[in-house]
Amino acid sequence: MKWQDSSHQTCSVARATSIFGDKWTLLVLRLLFVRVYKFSDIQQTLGITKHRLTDRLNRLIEEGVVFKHLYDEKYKRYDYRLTEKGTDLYAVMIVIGQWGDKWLSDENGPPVEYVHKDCGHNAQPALTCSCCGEKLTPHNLALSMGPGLKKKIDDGDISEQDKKLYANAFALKK
Amino acid sequence: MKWQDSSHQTCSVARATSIFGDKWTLLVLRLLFVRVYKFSDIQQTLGITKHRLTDRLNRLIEEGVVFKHLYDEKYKRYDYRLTEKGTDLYAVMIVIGQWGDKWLSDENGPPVEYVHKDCGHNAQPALTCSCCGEKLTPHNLALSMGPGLKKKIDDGDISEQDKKLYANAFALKK
DNA sequence: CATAACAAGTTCCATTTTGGAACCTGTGTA
DNA sequence: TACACAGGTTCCAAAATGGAACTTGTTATG
Repeated sequence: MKWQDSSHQTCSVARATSIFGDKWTLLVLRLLFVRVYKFSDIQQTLGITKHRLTDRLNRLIEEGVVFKHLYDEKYKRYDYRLTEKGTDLYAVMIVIGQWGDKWLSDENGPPVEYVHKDCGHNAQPALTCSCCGEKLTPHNLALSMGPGLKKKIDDGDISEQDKKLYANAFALKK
Repeated sequence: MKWQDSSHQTCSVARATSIFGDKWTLLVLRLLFVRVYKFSDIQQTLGITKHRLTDRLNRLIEEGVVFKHLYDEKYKRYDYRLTEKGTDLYAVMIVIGQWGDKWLSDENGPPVEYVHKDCGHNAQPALTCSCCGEKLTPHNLALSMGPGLKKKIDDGDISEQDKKLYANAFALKK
């Protein structure tokens, strides 16, 4: 079976990975976060071919994650910047980086550390409940049916397989 | 240039995406989080070919993210479970799912919602500072040099390009 | 005892995606 | 006029992927 168009997927993770679930896209986005905006800089930093980079950037533009930005009036040259949708991937970057820091660092420790400028402290970014501020784990966070899924079920617009899958996901205990 | 071996990358995001930065791996991991453990169930749910799935699961086992678990003594059958390293990808899943919920949902809204069992409320998982609990954004979180990078620089074990890149990343203001 | 069913793969080959190198285009500078 | 630079595009070979058929080990069924 072939890779599906994101809009046909029910699962948000599947939809999201259809945008950045490949070898390069997340790495490109990471560079945009650290202000490496220019085509040639991205290309050289990553060692990606021009062809591939053009491809990926165009996909990101199509998806509204990135936009072209005129950085040189005289030469009419454009670089690539994150839209609000793209900037909102910040948490994804941090969380992936953190996992890598923890589990993939060599004996010398992680390459970077995080500082929260407002409180001035070295911070471990953590996923917490917006309501009570407690740390979230697979054991204390549950999924429940959202309106998008409810609609699909009401309309019969969902496979038996997906139905079972979500029933399973919602039933998770402990 | 070809895809690099994770251990040769300085950046934790690059190391991490060398493990799950492809079409399928994150989707496989997501199923493991919702307790779809069996080879055949994963295969059918995702529509991935057996060949590919075998490949991905073996990679995940090699990387210590997943392990084989005997679920049927009689038939000597194994399924796949998350190790601690794999379970630690929970925040990654949630954050990606959340981004998809926000930006890729259709007009009917997100497929799922989140409930924090301890406080009983519908929760928006958020990335916060472990120290003061404030929400983290690209504007209030800074990167600083970690021991892994310091060692590499001291040893001269880093390219000029990476050096510039990190200098740039650390200099980010506002 | 033969046969079928099931889970978990493996093998083979055609298709698709990617990498690498060379070429193209528009603009300004020497 | 020639050259440099940024940002591509074109072309082809190499690598990754998909699809279908086959394999293996085990138990259930007639």
